[in-house]
Amino acid sequence: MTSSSRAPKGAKRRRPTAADVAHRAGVSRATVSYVLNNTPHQVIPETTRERVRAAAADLGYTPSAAARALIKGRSDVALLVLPDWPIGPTMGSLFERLSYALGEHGLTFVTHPRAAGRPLSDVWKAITPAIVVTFEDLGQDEIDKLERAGIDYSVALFGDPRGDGRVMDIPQQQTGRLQAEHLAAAGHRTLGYAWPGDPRVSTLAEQRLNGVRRTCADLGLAEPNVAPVPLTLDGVAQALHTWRTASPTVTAVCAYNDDIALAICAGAQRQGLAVPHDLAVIGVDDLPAASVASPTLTTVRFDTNALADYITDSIVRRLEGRPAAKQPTVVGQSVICREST
Amino acid sequence: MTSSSRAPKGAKRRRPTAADVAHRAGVSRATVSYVLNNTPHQVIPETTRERVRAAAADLGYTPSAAARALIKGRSDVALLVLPDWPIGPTMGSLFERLSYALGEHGLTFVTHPRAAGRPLSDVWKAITPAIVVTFEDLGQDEIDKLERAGIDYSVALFGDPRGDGRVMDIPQQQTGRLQAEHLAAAGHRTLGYAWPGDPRVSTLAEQRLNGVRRTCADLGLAEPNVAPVPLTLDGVAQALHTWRTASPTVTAVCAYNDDIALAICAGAQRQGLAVPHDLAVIGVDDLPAASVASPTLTTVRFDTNALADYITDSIVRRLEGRPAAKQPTVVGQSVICREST
DNA sequence: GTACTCTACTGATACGCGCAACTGAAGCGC
DNA sequence: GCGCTTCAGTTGCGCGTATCAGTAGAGTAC
Repeated sequence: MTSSSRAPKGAKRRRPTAADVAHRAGVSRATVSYVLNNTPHQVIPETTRERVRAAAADLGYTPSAAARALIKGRSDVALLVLPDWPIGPTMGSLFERLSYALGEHGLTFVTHPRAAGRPLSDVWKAITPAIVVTFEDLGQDEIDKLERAGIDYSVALFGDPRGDGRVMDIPQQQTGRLQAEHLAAAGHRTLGYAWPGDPRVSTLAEQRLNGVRRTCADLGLAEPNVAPVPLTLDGVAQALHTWRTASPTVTAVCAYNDDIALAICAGAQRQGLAVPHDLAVIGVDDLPAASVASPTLTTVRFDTNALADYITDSIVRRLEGRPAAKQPTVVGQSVICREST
Repeated sequence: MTSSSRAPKGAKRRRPTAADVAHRAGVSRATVSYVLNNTPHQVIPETTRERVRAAAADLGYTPSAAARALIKGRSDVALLVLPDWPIGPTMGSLFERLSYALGEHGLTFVTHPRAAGRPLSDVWKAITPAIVVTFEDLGQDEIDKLERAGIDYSVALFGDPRGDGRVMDIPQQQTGRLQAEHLAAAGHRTLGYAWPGDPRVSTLAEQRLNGVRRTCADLGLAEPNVAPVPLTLDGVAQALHTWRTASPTVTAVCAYNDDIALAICAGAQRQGLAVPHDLAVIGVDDLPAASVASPTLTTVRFDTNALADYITDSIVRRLEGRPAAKQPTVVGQSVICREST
């Protein structure tokens, strides 16, 4: 009579616990736990199981994540720490799929925009995730700190793979390679590379540029002519000037991303240059604006679903102690060919 | 002798607990708790406090969030459930500031991209946040479920304010108003409204459009000519046709956002129309591409910092049981005037 | 009838922490 | 010497769950 049934008016109705379910089903808390968790090697007849499940459903019982985390030492959360550079729609849909795919494995996916001046450790304190995923590789002592805090694994999405499965092998070089191959196939022999003005993304840009460089070397083209392109009218004009006055003249540009590619297209128009006739441009990301720009923008699109599934697989393998998956040869990305090339 | 001191080689080193700190400092666990939490009304001399703090630092002690959450019934996490529509850089920087500002109040901010087919409740189970923030208003029974799960408060960022502080008063009408006023000030008498093709954002679009409508009425202009603008070449061309053939002809367009505004500019150019001479265009968001497009795009920019601070204040007030803050008259947003108008 | 096994559970403990209640000693007024 | 207060802590409970170790009872073996 002390329990549930209907809390007295005014009093906060407590959420039901396993004990409430046990009481209602006429069994012990242990049995409830065994039934609801399908604990193996426990002999419990189906009738009892039914009774427990019914009681749980009646009460709207939901196990307390906090209590579970307390026992297990970690919660069922996968924490992605966002980088300080702006994330666009591509990342957005990657996260969406990650959320789904990790959910299928019983993990809850959350992201945390890292606030400047706050140590990363403050975040684990509040979440105790099963795994921490970052964009760039954490230093060894950060990883040590994580382990000391009881979080075993961390994974970086981008960075130089270290072979220990700690850094995911997402081939940004491949992105640059696709750009360069596409332009080379269209007959361009002298490529430019539009380097982002934002220094925060230079890690990524470096990798993509390397892909372009290698491809140029492989195909016998000249080194790509790298020019920084800040997102200002002047910045774009300068870069265009660099490419147009180079000798031999740059006839096609690989841009770090679509924002920069679009800026170059617009800048070219301003100077009376025709895209793609005077200058071909290829971006990365397939932003919404890319398909309706004038001219429409050729770009490299990531298969975010495939990417998310690959990342999920890696994460789950880590957590289960299985060896890292063999990297698929090409993590889905492809050239969307439009008017700008 | 059973405890700590140095785990045998091979064994996982357990993370230090308050008991370890207590042992090292030569006090009881309770004292450790009192010292580290600065619990008021506890008389503990500074020397002892120092000893405890030193021991904690030596061991690298970090309190277990799980245990704390278990006692308090909620964690110190503010959970933002992302909408299913794509989020852009504006939201990104809003989140960044939210993370910082909430952090100042001891809350950890995380976002969860909602995965289709998974009930929202699965997420609370795994996080037990102090507060759940959504973009659109949850239904009453979802809110009830939340409360039954022990989470007292939820807040929606956008939606019709209900006066109970449950829905934040972020004036999207104001956005439309600023757009319309800007165009009217430039002498335009017949406005168009570019309605987003994506139905998922219609709640927001509705509010912004209402702002435009009211402003037109206030200023004695005709009703805005609303045309849907899907992000395809055809879609844009159709909308332009609608506006150009209307009588009187539409001379300026308020777009739901910059993506659509840029698409309209590009589409106009394709048809040989001059922007802003034949058609003025104003967007919302100030995307990176807006400042370097051709022509550069006039747009409404949100002051994400001010917005984040307002949201933070509201959340903290809710959690502390203080009344909702008076809505600032204008939550920072302003027109960035460029070439397209 | 005893010894053993198997079924179907239950009891108790531990996880790490916060907090209420208690204690032992010192200080103080008279 | 007594009662009272303040100091400086400690003991112990409870949050909700997972899980190990146990156990009453039924069934079988001989």
